[in-house]
Order: sequence, then C-alpha cells, then structure tokens
Amino acid sequence: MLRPAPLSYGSMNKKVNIKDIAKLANVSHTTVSRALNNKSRIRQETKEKILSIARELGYRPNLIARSLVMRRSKTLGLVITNIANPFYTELAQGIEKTATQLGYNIILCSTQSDISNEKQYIEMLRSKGVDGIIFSSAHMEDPNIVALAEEGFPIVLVNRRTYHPLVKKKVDYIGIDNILGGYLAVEHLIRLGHRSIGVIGGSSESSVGVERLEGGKRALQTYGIMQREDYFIEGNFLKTSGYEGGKQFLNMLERPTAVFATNDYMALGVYQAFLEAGLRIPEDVALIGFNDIEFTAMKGVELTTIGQKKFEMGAIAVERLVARIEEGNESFLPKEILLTPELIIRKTCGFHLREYLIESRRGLMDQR
Amino acid sequence: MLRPAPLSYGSMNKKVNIKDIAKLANVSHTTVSRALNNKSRIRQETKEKILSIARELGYRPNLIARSLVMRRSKTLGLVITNIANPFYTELAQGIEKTATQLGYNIILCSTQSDISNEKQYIEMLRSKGVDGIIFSSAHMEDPNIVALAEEGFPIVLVNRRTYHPLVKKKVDYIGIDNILGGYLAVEHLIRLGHRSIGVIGGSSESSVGVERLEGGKRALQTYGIMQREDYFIEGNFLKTSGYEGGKQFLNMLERPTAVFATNDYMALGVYQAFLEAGLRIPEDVALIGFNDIEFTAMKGVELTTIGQKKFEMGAIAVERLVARIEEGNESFLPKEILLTPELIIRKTCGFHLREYLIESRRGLMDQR
DNA sequence: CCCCTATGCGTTAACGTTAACGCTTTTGTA
DNA sequence: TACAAAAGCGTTAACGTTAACGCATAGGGG
Repeated sequence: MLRPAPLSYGSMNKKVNIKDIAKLANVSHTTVSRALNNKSRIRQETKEKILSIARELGYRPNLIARSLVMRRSKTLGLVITNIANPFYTELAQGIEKTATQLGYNIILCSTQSDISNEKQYIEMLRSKGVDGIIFSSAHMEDPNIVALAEEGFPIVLVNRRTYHPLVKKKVDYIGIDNILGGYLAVEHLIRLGHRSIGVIGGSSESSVGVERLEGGKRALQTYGIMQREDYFIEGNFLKTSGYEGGKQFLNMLERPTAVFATNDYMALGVYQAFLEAGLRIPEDVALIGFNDIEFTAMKGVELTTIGQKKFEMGAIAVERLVARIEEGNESFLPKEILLTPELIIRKTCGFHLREYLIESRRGLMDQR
Repeated sequence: MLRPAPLSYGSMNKKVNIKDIAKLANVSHTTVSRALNNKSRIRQETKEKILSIARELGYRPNLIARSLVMRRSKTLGLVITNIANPFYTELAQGIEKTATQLGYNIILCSTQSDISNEKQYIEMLRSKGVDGIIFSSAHMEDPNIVALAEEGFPIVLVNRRTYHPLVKKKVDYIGIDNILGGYLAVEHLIRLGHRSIGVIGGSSESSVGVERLEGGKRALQTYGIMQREDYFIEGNFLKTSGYEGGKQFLNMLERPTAVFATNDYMALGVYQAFLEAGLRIPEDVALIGFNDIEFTAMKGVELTTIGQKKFEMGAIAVERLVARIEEGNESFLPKEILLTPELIIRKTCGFHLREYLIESRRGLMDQR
C-alpha cells in the first residue's frame, strides 16, 4: 500500500477529480476513467481498488467535462407554451419521468406561445449542448422547427405539429387523433338529438385546434347536418375566449342547443357564461369539452369531454427522441404516432346510459 | 483582406468555434474570446470585424466549454415534489420566468416526495454542475438539505422548509406566513359563528401542514374555543385524503359545522364527500381551503380559501438564489421571507358581506 | 522455444473555452 | 524628447474528461 497522505481522505472540501484518484491508486487517470466507466482491458483487482478509493473520496464525476469531450450532454430541452396549463403539466410529468428513467435531464422552457421567445430558447439550449429538444409548442407555421429539421438536429413534436412537408419527412410527431376526437365529440351531441351545434375552435395557429374543428365538421357532414358559419367561433384556448364565445352564442336569435369547445378551458368559460345567463346545463344547453384536465371531473362541474393519455404521450415522445439520438439521426425513420382519444361522458350533456355508450362505439366503427 | 476560403462561409455544416473565427480574422482565438465577451483591451475595429465574422459563420458559443473553465453553468436545479400539482406549477412558472430573465436555465426534477429520489437528483444536478438548487420539496427532516447547507452549496428553500438550526442559519427560505394563514382561515369560520371546527392537516413531514394547523389552533385558543382531538385529522395533501377525512367527520356523532382543510386539494375531497352524503355547502356545513389554486374559483365550486402569491414566491426565490451565487455564498446573509396570505371569500362558507371583511381585518390586527 | 495475440496499463492529445502573463506598440505627461 | 503607462494583442496553460495509440508483459499454439 503506497497511498500517500491518508489523512486528507474523508472531509476534504476541494472537489476531487479523476487525477486525485489516480494518484492514490498509483495508476494513470486514464485507468481511473476506464474503471469508472467499467470498460474492458482493466484488471478486476485494480478496478475494485479504484472504485473503493473513489467512494472514499466522495468522487462525483464532472459531467460537464464529459459532455465536452463526448459531445453528448444527456440533457434534453422541453419547449412548452405555458407550464401553468394543467394539460402541459401532465404531459411534462410523463416527459420528465421517462427522461430520468433513460438517464436524461430536462431543461424547462416556457415560451408563452411567442415564436421569438421560442427562437431564443432554442439558441440557448443548443449552446448548452442539449442532445435534443421536445416541442409541444409548435405553431402551424414555425420557421424555428423547420430550420432544425433541415439541419438534422434531433427534435420531436408532441401534441402540436407543423404541416411543413420537410418536417413531416424528418421528425416524429406524437399526438392524439384530434380529428377523431372532434368527430367523437360532435357525434355524441348529434346522437343526443342536437341539430344546432356551436363550436368554439382553438387558435388557427395551432394544429390541434384546426384538427378538432375539422373532426367536428366531418361529424356534421356524416350525419347530414347543415353547417352554419356563425356557429363556428374562433377562440384562443383560454377560458376567457370560451366565456366570450358563450356570450356570442347567447346573443344569437337561434342559439345552438349544444356547444363543443375544443378544449376544457374554453368549455369552462362557456359554462360560466351560460350559468350567468341563467341557463341550466345540461337541461337548457349541452356542453362538451376536450382534454379531460383534472378538474373537469370535479363535483359541481363534471364536464363531458374527450380524454387523452397525456402522460403516455409525453413518455412516448421522450422514448422516440432518445432512440433517435442514440441510434443516429440519419438512419432513424420518422413516425407519426396518434393515440386514440376517448369520449368521457359525465354530466354536461345530460345522458349517460351504458347501452348508449356501446351503441355509440359501434356506430363509430361503422363510419370509419 | 486575407480571409482564405470565403466559399466555405454560409452553409458549412460543421460546428464553428472560436478558432475558426480567429483564422478568418487573422487574430488569435483569445482575441476572439475577448471580442465576444466584450472585454476591454481590444480595438473597436477588430472587435467589429470579429463580431461580423462570427455572425456570418453562425457562431454559437459552446457553453459547456465555458462552464468547464468558468466553473459556472448558469443553470439551476428545481427540485419539486410533483409537477402535476397546480400549486407547484404556478410556482414553477415564476421560477422559470425570472430565471431566464436573469440568464439562468432550469433543470426540472420531480421527486414524488421520495427522499431517496431527491438524493439521486441532487447528485445528478451537482454532477451536471448546476450553480444552485431550488427546493420546494423539503421534508421537515431532510438530511439531503442539511448536508448541502453544511457544505455551503447554494440552495434556497421555497414554500416548504426545514427547521434544522444549521439550515436556518445558512439558507434562505421563501414562503408565506402559514401560521397567519391558518389563523385567518379558522378565524373566518369562528366569526361566522362556528364553534365546532374540524381541521384536516397536511402530512406532518411538511412544514406548511404543521404551520397551518398551528395557526388554526392559535385562532381557536385566541377565541377561547375548546380543542377536540378528534376534530384534527391528519391528511397527506391529496384529494383522496380530504375525501376520507370528510367521511370521518360525517361518521361522528357530533359532526363539526365547519371544516378547514389545509390545502385546496383536500378541501375538494371534503367537498365531494359532503355532497355525496347529501349535505349542502355552505348551508349545512362550511368549508375553507388553502392555496387558491386556479380551479377553486370555478363556477360550481367557488371555494373560500387562503390565497398566496405563488408566482411572486418563485420569483423571489430565484432572485435570492442568484444573488447568493453571484455575490458569493459566504458573505451572503440568509433571510426568511414570509409573504402575507390573504383570505379569499367565495361561497363555501356562506357569507360575503363587505362590512364583515373589513371588520375581520381589523380584528386580526388587534390580535397580533 | 519462438512468435503471435490478448491483456493491462501509460502517454498524449483532444473537446472549446477563459485567464494569466508577456510582449509590442501607442498614448500621455513631464 | 523621453519615459512611464496603457492599449492591443499573442502564447500558453488550464478546466476534467475520454480516446487513440503504443508499449510492455503474460499466455497459448506450433
């Protein structure tokens, strides 16, 4: 045993690195690196010795140095419009959890839907050397994302997407079948007997909004119901815009007997507008939302809505991105993964017989 | 002009670094570094030249290399129990926003309240070289946090805290005055005439739970109301535990006429339990929560609760942590910053006269 | 017994940046 | 005009890690 200065062992405050270990173990720092990353070409004995010294010294690997030489940071960026939105929160949870399971960390970026914010975040993330970026904030037209796709930087689109052909050809998209979701929502209303159905769309800059609207229109078409232009109101996914939209419907001469809001926030806004006007839900007007955010299930609300597996969506997105990173961006063929939405019948449409549910499902199968 | 190979300018795919710029500018890479970090001792002319070349080449600084040499990463860790909780979400938003304003990024860590998860995250964060860590997940007894405080690693406690003397002596805590909040809640109930008040506490491992409970007890004491042991139920901050607690109250011979739940989630659970039992709120039983999470304001719920500035809380926490990092940990004296909670009167306590509110405030001032 | 191939290590050079130091050249002042 | 000080820049060495390469020694087959 030739270890010098054993007294300095335990509580030394200075950060210990691979060379410190090397000295104590009488080997080169490369050997220490080999031991720590248990590579081959090292004797079991010396390896154990090194590992024990490392433990004694409280060695903590410097991942910054490692990142510099490996050109891999084991870090991902998550670019989201707004963390405060419970939808994104659940998504983020799925993302964070599977990322850590796969050995990656997440840097959080909240763009507030501002595309120049998004750009700045992207620059920062790339400067920090993230291995890939998860976007759940894509605009329909998003030059930032097109540029990244063009360059071949590993990204994944989750929830929202871009229709740009190059992006479609190069990057993964994980979402739900929003067209089907919109279809299910409006079909539900139709099957309950509604013929005048108002729809509050999301922002036309977001793919999910237009897709859900499209699904709703297809349902109307399938069931041969006339589409009135004034029954389609464009919102912005915020509760206030649902509230405003609800008021617009209230002021109409022929007010719709049912409303489909393309997300729950807006549905809650509509709900409030109707309640304030003295209407009863579902007796006077039916209401259906989209997303199934946690609180819509609450007593006193119990919104009928379209559910989706947000956690799973996030998980899949990360798995795909990490696979792409580790298998190499070029050889990795892109996929579009659409999860299936689910009609969640609660109380705001006033009908919840089991038979109906079953029949409805069958009806759907026939259509598609 | 001696720039060689100008054709390689625009679209070269290889990552450009400081030395590439140096070559084109006929200077040393150090000069380029000086130009980019606009340090002194550089001629305006060469600086502009370098900057323009950098722009042309699409230079992006490698912050990993910079971190390695500077021993600063401009990255903070955020250790949270659960992102999905809307309370933490709003907090996180405040944190993320002010962090980016100050030039820092946030690595997100969700511990699920597991202290060994927390430990692993801390190790990872430190390996990744974060400059500091924000904890909103502290247990009352949290060896991880004590260790960090001991070592002098920059951290800040937000929302939750530890009572360990060393931690109190060394690290900042940003929260609200939970004792006052609990006091306000119970006082509100008392002033409405309630004398038998049930309380559902949070986990005894969390400081906020015990403090709010303590505040409630002080209110009872101040107003000379007997404290019944069986009226204090320990919950765990989840909705289910509120639901269970509510059921316990329902089964009592002398059921309390009002309930204070130490967070909104549990209050909503209680709400559901009572509604299912056919009770009306507030006519049959009054209910008050704590936190003012977004959805408690919804039509159909409208929970009376104790509000707090979550966004601001997060913002202050980051400001303090960054100040500590940049001014040096030793010279930085720790502070305890308590924001003031606010009684938010909605409908679940059945009383909302303006006069009462004013009077209530005055009453409070007298007490303290 | 010799050669050939593993095995077990050390040497050296990256990765891209900043910082200490030192050398010219300019500027300012007596 | 001379000389100190400052400005402007280059050289070199870090930061902590991995990887390519090379050199011994041990083991195995002819």
